[in-house]
Amino acid sequence: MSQKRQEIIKIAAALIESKGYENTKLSDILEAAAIGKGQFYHYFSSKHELGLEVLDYFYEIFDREVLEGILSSKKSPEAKINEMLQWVLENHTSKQARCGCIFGNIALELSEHDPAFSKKVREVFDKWIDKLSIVLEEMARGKEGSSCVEVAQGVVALIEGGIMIMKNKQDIKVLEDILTLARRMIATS
Amino acid sequence: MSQKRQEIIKIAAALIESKGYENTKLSDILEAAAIGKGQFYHYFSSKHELGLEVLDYFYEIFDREVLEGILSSKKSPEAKINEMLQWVLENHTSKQARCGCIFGNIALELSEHDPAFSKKVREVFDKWIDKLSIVLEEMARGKEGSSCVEVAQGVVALIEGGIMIMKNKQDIKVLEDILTLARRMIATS
Amino acid sequence: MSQKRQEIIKIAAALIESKGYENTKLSDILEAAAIGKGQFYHYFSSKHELGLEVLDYFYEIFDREVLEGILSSKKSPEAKINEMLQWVLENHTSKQARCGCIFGNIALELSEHDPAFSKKVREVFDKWIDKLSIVLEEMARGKEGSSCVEVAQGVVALIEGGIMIMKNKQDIKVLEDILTLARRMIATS
Amino acid sequence: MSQKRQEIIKIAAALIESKGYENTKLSDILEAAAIGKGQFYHYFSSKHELGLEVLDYFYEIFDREVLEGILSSKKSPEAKINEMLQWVLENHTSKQARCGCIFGNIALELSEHDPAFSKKVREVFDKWIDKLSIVLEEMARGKEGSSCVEVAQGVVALIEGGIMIMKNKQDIKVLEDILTLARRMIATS
DNA sequence: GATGAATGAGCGTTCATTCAT
DNA sequence: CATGAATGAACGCTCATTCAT
Repeated sequence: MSQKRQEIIKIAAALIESKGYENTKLSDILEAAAIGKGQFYHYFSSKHELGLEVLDYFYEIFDREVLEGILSSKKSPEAKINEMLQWVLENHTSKQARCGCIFGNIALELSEHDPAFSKKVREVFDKWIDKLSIVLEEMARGKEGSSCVEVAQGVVALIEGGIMIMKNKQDIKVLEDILTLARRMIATS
Repeated sequence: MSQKRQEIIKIAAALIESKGYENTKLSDILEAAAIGKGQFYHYFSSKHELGLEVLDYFYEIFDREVLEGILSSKKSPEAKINEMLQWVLENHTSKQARCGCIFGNIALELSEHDPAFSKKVREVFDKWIDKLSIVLEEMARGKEGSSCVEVAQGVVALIEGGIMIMKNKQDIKVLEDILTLARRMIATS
Repeated sequence: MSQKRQEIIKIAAALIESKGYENTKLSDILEAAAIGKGQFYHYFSSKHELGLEVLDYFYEIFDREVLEGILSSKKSPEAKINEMLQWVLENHTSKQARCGCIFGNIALELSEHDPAFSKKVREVFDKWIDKLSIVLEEMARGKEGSSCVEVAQGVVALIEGGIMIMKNKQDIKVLEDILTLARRMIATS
Repeated sequence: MSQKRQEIIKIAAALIESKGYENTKLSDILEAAAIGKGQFYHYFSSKHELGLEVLDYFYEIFDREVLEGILSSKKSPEAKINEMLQWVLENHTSKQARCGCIFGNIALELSEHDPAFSKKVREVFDKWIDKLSIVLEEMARGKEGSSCVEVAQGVVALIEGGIMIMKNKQDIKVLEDILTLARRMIATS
C-alpha cells in the first residue's frame, strides 16, 4: 500500500471524524493533504471509496486497541471491561466531546442510502458486541442472568447513545455518568 | 397557521425522518407536496426554517404523546415506564425499523454546524430526561440507589443507542432487547 | 386619478430614489404602502409602468419647482440662476448626499435596455437645458459668447456630474464647489 | 495570471461596460467566453470578484493611457489637457456613444450597496482629479484664480455629466460640445 | 505519476406576475 | 375591488468527477 495513500486516508479521517462525511469536501482533503486532484484520483476511484477506507482505518484502530488489545487480552474480564470503558472515556475526552463516535455518525449520516457504509458499520457493531459478549460470558460462569449477547448489545447501545447525548450537549460529564451505568448494567446482568 | 403550510411540514417531516435533512432536497419536498418553488417560499423563508418546523412538529407529537400523555399521567410510575417503552417500540415497529430517532438523527447530522437545530434537540433530550427522572423519583421513594437524573439519562441513552443499532441492522428485535434492558436498568437503580 | 394610486407612486418614488429601480422590489413597495399584490396590479399593469409613473412624479416636481417656479418666473435671469442652483443644493443637502439625481440614476441604470425610461429622461434633460438656455439668452443680450444652448447643456452636465461625484464620495461639499464653478461657467460664457 | 482568466475578464468587461453589472448575467459571460460554470468558478470565487477585477481592468487602461501616459508626460500642460480631452472623445466615439463611462456607471449602479465597488470608483475619481489638478497648477504659475483642485474636480464632473447626457441622447456631439466648455473652464480658471 | 483546467447536473433561492376566490 | 396563494423561469453558486497535457 502506497505511503501517500495512507497519508491521505489519515488526513481525511481526521476531517471526516470532526466534520462528517458529506460536510468534508474533496477540496478540504486536497488542501489538508497538499495534493492535486490528479493525485487523489490516482489513489482513489472516488470520494466514496476514500470514505470506506476511512471507515476501515478507524475500524483497524478500534480493533487493534479495543477488540484485540483490550477485550482479547489475558487479563481478568473485570479488568478488560474496565479498560474498554476507560478507553472510550479517554478517547472522547481528548477530542473534547466534539466528534461523537465515528461509527455512530456514519451509521446515521449514510446508512440509509449507502449500503456499503451501512454494512461496514454493522460489522463493527457486530464484532464489538460479539467480543464483549465473550468477556461477559467469562464473568458469568456459573451465574444466572440474561443472555450475554443481549447485555453486550445493551452496553454498546448505552455507550453509543451516551456519546450522542454527550456530543449534543458538548459535555464530557454525560459520558462519565453513562459509563458508570454501563458498569452497573454489566454487574447486575 | 395555514393548512397548506402544515401539510408541507408533514410531508417534509416524513421525508426528513427517513432520508435525513441534507439528503432531502427541496425538489423532493416540492414533488411530494406537488407544489412549485414559489409556493414553498411563500410559506417558508428557507429550507432551514422548514427544518426547524419539522423538528417542532416531531417534538409536539413526542411531547403530547409521551412527555405529557404518558409520563405526566396519573398512573403508577411502573405503568408510565411501561407505556413509554411500549410507545417507543410501537413507533419504530410501525416504521419497520427504518427511520431511527429523528432527534438522534438530527443531533448527529446537524448539531455540529447548526446551533439552532442543536439547541432544539438538546431541549428534547433535556425535557425527556427531566420528566423521566421525576417518574423514577416516584418509584424510588424510600429506596437507596443512584441519582434518578443519571438513571433517566442512561435510559434515554440506552434507547437512543438501541435505535441507532436497530436502524443500522434494520432489525426491530434489537430494540425489543434493548427495552428489556432498559426495564432492568430502572428496576435495579 | 385614484388617490391610492398616487399614494403608491409617492411611496415607490421614495424607495426608488434611494435604492434604485431594480433594487426596489415589488414586495418592498407593497409593504411600505401596506397593500396586497392584487391591489397593486389593479392600479398598475406592471412594475415597469409604475417606474415610468415614478419618473413622471419626479418630473412634475422638478417642472413645477424649477422649470416653471424658478426658471420661468419674472425675476432677473441672475436671480433665476441663483435660485436654481440653490434649489439643487438644498435638495441634496436634505437627502444628505445619499440619493444622487433620480434622472441621472435612471439614465444610467435603465437607459440602455429600456427605451421608455430613456426617452423620459431625455425629455427631462432636454427641457431643463432648453429653459436654462432661454434664461442665459436673457442675460446675454447684446453680449458676445458661446451659444446659450451649449452653455446650458454644460451647466446641466456639470451639475449631474457633480451630483454623481458627490454621491460617490458621500460629501455635500463636492456639490457646493461644483455649483460655484457653474456660476462662473455662466458668468464667463 | 492565467491567460484564460484575463480573457474572461476582458470579455466580461465589454459586456459590463455596455450592459451594466447587474444586467450582465453570469450566463451571458459564460456564453460569450464559451466556458462552463465550473470553469468560471475555477478562476473567480464569485461574480462580485469578477466585477472588481473588471473595474481594475478599466482602471489600468485609464491609468496607463491617461493618468500616466498623458497627464504625467513631459509635454506642456496645455498639450496634456488637450490630449486628455481628445482621448475622452475618441474613446466614446469608437464606442458610438453607447456605453457611458464605466466608472460613472458603476458609481451610480452599485456605489450605494457595495462598498468595495464604491471605494474603487472613488479612488479613480480622486486620482484623476489629483493628477489633473497638478497639471492645472503647472499652467497657473503666477496667475490668480480658483483652487486648482476645485477646477479639476469641476472638469471631471463636467466630463462625467457630459458622458451621461451623451449616452442618454446617444449623440457624440453632446460630448464634443462639453469638451469645448471644459477647455474654456480651464482657460478661465 | 501528477497537474489543475474543464465539465455539468444539481442546489437553494428570488421575484415579477397570474389567478382562484 | 381586494386578497394572497401559486407559478416558473432565471439566478448565482457548489462540487465530485473527467480529461488534456
